Amino acid sequence: MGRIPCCEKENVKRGQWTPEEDNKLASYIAQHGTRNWRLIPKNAGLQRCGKSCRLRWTNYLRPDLKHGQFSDAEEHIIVKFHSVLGNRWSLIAAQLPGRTDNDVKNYWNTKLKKKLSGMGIDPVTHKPFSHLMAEITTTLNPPQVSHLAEAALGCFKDEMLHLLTKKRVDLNQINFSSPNHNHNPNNFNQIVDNEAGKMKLDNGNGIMKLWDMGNGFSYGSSSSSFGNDERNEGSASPAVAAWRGHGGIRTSVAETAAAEEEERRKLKGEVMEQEEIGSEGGRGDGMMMRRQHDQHQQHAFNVDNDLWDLQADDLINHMV
DNA sequence: AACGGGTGCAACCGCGAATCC
DNA sequence: GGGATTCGCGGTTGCACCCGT
Repeated sequence: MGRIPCCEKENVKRGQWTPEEDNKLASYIAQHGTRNWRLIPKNAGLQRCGKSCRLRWTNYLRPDLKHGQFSDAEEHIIVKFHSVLGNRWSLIAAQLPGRTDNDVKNYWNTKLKKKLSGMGIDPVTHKPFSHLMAEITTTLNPPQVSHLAEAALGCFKDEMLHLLTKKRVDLNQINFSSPNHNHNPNNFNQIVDNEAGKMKLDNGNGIMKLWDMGNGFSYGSSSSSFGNDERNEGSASPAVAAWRGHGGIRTSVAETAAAEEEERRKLKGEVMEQEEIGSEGGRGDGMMMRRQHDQHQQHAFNVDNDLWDLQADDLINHMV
């Protein structure tokens, strides 16, 4: 027995909603609420299936929705929570008043994923690519590692060339095809440190913060904006800087991974606990969110590049 | 002006969970 | 308890718009 379709496919309109349809749906829901989506289109005089009506309402028509651009703060929260929760868009969206899971998902897929990749950070694991390379070397045979390392270095080569050109480093001194460089991913760290002008983006503690390359949290914002290299003249390419800041400075990759894993477990536990407790607050107050966010913003991507140091207070909405 | 590729967003699809009866 | 129905979620698709050529 196959799955029963949510509605008859015939006599059901699909595609873009017209303003008239929006009006009909919105006014019907204002009067009768959202109980029984299957009956809503029929009663509201719409040639749509219930599911389509539900999506239109939840993703677009709901009066509490925000429709503008994502702010830096919202972007920050998405990255933070995605690093812990993965693609659980509804949970992430619950932390952003007025945003839907669809909004968050679209924003991640069209913008944030690329941003992180551009920073040399794997958007799936939130680890630097160099970090992943190091992990790979511990699990693969040397010939496999060799091929992978070569491929990865190819990917980074453009970024490196750009960086080195800016700092007027003699490119001839770097042989990307040298076995000394491309067979050990840790050497990529070394290449950057040794050849790229020793650009330690120091925050005063000797360690650069991933998100602190400007005034406060700033990747993607007007103050730093990686992706616009013109605004980063005189410093390391943000991609490399972020990548180095995130993982390259730790003395041991394994140590970093262990610490991150521990933090990740901690936060995940907190989040899951809240999910179990259930929703009490619904969508939170925007001002409150902003205030709490500001309090923690400086810690969210911390000195030691701990992406996972979310505190329980960061959860402005209990997970439903 | 026409075309093509890239991008962003709305909408759809299918599955599993939750709820109803 | 179990089948039917509804709902929610994440992945994917389609399309309008923009921009460079």
